[in-house]
Amino acid sequence: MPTIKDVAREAEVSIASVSKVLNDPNYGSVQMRSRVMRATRKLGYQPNNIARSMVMGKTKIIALVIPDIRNQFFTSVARGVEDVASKYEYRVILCNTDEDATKQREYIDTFRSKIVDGFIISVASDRDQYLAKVDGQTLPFVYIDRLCEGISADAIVVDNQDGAHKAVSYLLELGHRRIGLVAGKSDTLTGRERLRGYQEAHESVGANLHSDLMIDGGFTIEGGYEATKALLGLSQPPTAIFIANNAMTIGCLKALAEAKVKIPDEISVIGFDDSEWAEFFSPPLTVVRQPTYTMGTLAGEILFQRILGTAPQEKQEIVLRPELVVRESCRALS
Amino acid sequence: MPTIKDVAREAEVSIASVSKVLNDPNYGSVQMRSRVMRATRKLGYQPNNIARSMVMGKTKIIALVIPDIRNQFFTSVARGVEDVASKYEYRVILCNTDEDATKQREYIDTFRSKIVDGFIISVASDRDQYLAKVDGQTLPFVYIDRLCEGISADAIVVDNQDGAHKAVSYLLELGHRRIGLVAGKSDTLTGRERLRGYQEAHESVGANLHSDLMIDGGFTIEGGYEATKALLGLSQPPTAIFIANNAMTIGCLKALAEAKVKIPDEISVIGFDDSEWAEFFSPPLTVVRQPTYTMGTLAGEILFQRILGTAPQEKQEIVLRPELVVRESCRALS
DNA sequence: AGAACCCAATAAAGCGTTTTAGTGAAAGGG
DNA sequence: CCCTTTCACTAAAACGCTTTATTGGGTTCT
Repeated sequence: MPTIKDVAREAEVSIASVSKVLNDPNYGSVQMRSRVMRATRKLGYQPNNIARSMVMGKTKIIALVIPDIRNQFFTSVARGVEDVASKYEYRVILCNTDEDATKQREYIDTFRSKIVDGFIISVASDRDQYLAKVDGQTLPFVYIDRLCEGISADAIVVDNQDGAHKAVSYLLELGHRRIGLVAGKSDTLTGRERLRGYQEAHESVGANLHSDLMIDGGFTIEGGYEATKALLGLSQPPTAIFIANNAMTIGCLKALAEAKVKIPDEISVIGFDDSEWAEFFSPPLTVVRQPTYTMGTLAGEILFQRILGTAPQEKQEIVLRPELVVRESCRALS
Repeated sequence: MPTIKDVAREAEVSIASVSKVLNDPNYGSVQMRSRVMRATRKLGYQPNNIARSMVMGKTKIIALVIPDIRNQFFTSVARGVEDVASKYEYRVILCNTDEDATKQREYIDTFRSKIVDGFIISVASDRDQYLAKVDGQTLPFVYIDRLCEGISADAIVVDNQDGAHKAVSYLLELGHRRIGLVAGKSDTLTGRERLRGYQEAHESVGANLHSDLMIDGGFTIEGGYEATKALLGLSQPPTAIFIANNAMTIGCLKALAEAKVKIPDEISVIGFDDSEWAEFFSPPLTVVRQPTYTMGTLAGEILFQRILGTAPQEKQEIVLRPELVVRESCRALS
């Protein structure tokens, strides 16, 4: 691989001149510019970005830390992040934590070693305070979807309580009084907020809460599957189920299919998070939709404001509103 | 951020000693080791990986270049790649090309600037020969799923022709003679091989091919949707459809739902690529399954063989066999 | 004509590591 | 007792760039 030195020799100019010309098309005399350009082309020279990063103190790379890219919520977010990163000529490193605080720590450590200019994170657990190690001034980061309450940073979140409230209120309006909840991880704010929305929807219409109807599915497919089986096995099973994320919805649907419970005739179902197939599933699934791609782009934009230093001093928290998409998986109880 | 210099001063040793101790726990005297370790902890020192990369000539980063992470096939592959990268203490940069050769070129250019130690690529189009620019010796890469025939490198592929053959043969055995094909991009080997499998299955039982039944869906959701609508609008519509990838399957299913065509009673459907929801879709979808996650891990392992120099001289091509998963979306024609 | 500028071009410093070559002291060998 | 090894440790070079300070020649101004 040719270096800038080789180009300088070939063009018979100094190293400094090559650098200047390459970074500023208007630098120097016409002859020198053309000599440098010709040499660059001839040698197929490509500047070494590592060397450049070292002197500039920027790598033009950011990281995205999420539980699992296979969760469609996060793949959509990731795509949004990558798109704005591309716009700024940045690349993005993908980090799957599998909800594991240890893996998350490892990733954070590598970031502290100057490998990225900033990162976007959906925390595995808000009980882990390791994030405090990164000084937000030096290495900016922004929360997406889930955050650590003690550690301040910009955040893009969804009003989870509102989303859950909308879903459960809808079910209550349809006359359901035994509504199962396949809940999310209780060590995430997201999980707790959706639980809170479920409870508060009941309270606001004076409906009773049954603790046996609320089961933690841990935000995973398997968890959703097991929780649904448990719900179905109850002596008095629910007439409707609200599932707190899309991974668990898949598990839930699988359990319902296995048990041959018909939707919506025998049970009504609402999932949190839309997906491409929900629309033409039979029956089409009623869901709470989050603006996933937009969350990714917004998080990206804010992060770049921080990186480029154009962000205001105080941290911003953007709260997006989820939307209830009514399709055909719920029926009124007569 | 403290540098190695600060640690050296704090520990009252030389810079070189700090470096040695940090990279070799057995170096030097016990006193010096403990002095260095204490200073490191006290200052919260984290080595600067950029500086290290510069001298070592390795960044410990690889890239994954794919059309779109939102395609479940690629999200599963990506997860496999990330998992083996983690094992080797590498990070992975995610690059979406949107099937766009220009975007792909931009990514390749940034790789040539030493930012990654190697990459895994599913080419956007095999008509683009830009890949030839990266000298496989200097910057190793491995193909996944799709490759450029002119440019040699390790490859992990699926026997696409065989997969398509299995699906279409099954349909033919069930008595179908008008089988629609929602085909993939003709400028990818993958797309052409699946088409070839479709044709060859017909030929092997002496069935006629109807050119009006083969429509290019470009591997996208919209393409699949449009192709299916076109198929349905034929004066003599097909009794079965074989769809050459999962994105197009979603579009196809959407078109069928809109047209209220019942599966499998009015039309039989087989998709290429399994997905989490296919199993409990109603009806459960018969599909050709590819070992996506495994493809990712294999590609990763081979790439690391190259990076670490443990790979054999000659390029390896691993061909995996897809599998027909029969569920309930096809019926026999009486 | 001399002072004051401006512009092209460059030498050299610096970014934070690893590594090579080397120093000095202690240990081992004849 | 001198010569050779071994060991702990270090100074300095190198990695490939960007940038700062500087030189030297040509203009412009007074």
